[in-house]
Amino acid sequence: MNATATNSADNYSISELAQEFGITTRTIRFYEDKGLISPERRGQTRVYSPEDRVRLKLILRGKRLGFSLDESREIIDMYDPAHGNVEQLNRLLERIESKREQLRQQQRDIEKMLAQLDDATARTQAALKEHRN
Amino acid sequence: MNATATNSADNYSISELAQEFGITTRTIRFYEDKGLISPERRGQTRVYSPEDRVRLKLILRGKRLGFSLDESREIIDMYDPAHGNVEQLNRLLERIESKREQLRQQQRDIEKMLAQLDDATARTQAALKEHRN
DNA sequence: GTTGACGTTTACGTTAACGTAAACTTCAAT
DNA sequence: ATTGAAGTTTACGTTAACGTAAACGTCAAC
Repeated sequence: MNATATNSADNYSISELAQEFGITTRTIRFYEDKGLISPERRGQTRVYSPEDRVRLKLILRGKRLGFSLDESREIIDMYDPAHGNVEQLNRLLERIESKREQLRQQQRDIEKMLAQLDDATARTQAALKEHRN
Repeated sequence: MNATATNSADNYSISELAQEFGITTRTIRFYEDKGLISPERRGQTRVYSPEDRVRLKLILRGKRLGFSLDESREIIDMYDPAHGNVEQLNRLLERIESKREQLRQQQRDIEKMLAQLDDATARTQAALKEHRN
């Protein structure tokens, strides 16, 4: 046990992340292949930083919302406006607003679907009461 | 022009629905193939009722939320508790509640992502102000 | 009577997002 | 020295959700 350990403390192995998020290592490597994560390497081995972990979290959040990996990448990249020139920044603002609109549409869709499920519950319970005869 | 027209008034052709919802006829036929819609036939030709149209609407709503066609079919079928026996009805109630939970998770995901987009907007606008020097 | 516009079936092609398997390395432990 | 757990690359396989194209029927319009 050295004072300056080889692992910089708050790093993760690929299997640690896989287990934490309930996915396979294959999936994580696939995301790297698609350019969504870029972990460091200790020799051959991948070493994931807390930032990498956050990116993974964002990808999975996107997945739960039905986003493609390309869409998730886009959204993640929006958080970093290092993309210099003014025109690009303005287009970025538009794309952000567009995504916001899409999310608001999803909110409306969820509301309607939840109402539909309330209906379904009521109908099913009614059918159950029917059965008590 | 006969008084009792061949088309029962409020029915739709496949291309009408396709245009209304911005999808292709191929897509609609595909949904039928997967058992999501079952339009009537006037000879060979498909004739869609208002109920068919509603089902289509629900499918597309599911799509916007990232649901697979199988999931959408499940949700749609939840609305009709014709599935007799008590045990099945109880399992149905569980599946409904499960879906509700999933939708609530999506709501949380959307909230976080919207907050993230607010951040992104602020950062981008800051980057733009930087550019005015 | 042929030309469109619209419909049909059948079938092969395509893309995304991984799964699965093979073949290999590294390293700590027995 | 070998085993076992975890890592790696390479590559072929799979499923969902359509796209695309071919080949054909139908019917009102010119």
